[in-house]
Amino acid sequence: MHAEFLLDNQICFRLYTAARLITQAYMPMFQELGITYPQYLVLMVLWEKDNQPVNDIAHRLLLETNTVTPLLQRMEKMGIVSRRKGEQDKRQQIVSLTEAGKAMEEKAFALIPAGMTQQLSACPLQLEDYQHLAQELDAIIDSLKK
Amino acid sequence: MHAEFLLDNQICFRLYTAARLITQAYMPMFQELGITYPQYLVLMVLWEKDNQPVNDIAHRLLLETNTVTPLLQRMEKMGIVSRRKGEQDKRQQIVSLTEAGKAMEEKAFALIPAGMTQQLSACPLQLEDYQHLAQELDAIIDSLKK
DNA sequence: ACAAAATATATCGCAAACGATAAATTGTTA
DNA sequence: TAACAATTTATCGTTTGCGATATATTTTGT
Repeated sequence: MHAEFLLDNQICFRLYTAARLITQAYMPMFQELGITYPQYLVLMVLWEKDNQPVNDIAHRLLLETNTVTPLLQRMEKMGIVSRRKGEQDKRQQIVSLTEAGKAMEEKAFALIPAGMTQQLSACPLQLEDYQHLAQELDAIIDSLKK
Repeated sequence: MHAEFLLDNQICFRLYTAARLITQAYMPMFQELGITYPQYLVLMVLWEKDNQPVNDIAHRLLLETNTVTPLLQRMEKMGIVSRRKGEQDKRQQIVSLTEAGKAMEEKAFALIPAGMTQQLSACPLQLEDYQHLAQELDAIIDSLKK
């Protein structure tokens, strides 16, 4: 009974599990870099565009600032980002990459794509499947974000 | 530079975000029930088959016991599951639904499917898209789980 | 200009996740 | 059978997520 209710039928459980497992698959590379996955996300945002306020980083990652602020505090303590008050708006904290944070980009680029290709080598999906998957995930994300 | 490296191109970020947002979309219904999403997953496992050891529940959810054990302790304190030592294997803890845990199934069935349909009403995906998505996620999960 | 509303960030508490480790029990093997 | 290995669960420490709340600053409305 309640067939649409069974665990196997649920998209949510699959998303939850796939996200956990793929984050785990990244972990050996992150350990090499000495960071975590959410910290890597912040770095990617800053590699794209440096010197951003906390809010912009959080919006880019669809996270709340009460998640991002402690994350940035840890990253500051690690010496990969720095924070300073905004000059025009003193409420803001502008987050910048340190030299160590900038240097990490090349190292990550050497490790991550190759590592993920290897981690997913057993996965039968082709390039077009991943593109299709990305579109479907974007549709879900777009319809759920505020 | 490093185009395959940009946030927008990454399947992992999409999985991470979609999982977070869809879990958030479930949250109003879980609040109604007084549980969390991982607790709901445990309940679904037990609704399918009651009286299971911790290990079986963890395996079903592809989680470690050091995640599931504290979860079960909280659920026991809430009165929705009970735990007792295994009789043939005294290392095991057999987890069972209480009456309150069993009663929650009908309430969940009244809330969750309708609620999720409503939450995802703005999502343009059709039934076949969700089925396709499920297949792709299963391929990723299968290739990453040990 | 001044009070009120909005905004940006920080802090607190709680519940996951997960690595590492420990303790109890069972299985294996010499 | 006695030592050793494997299994099952629990505990500890750290990092996320997120709701609720607080504080500082800016914007808005009158």
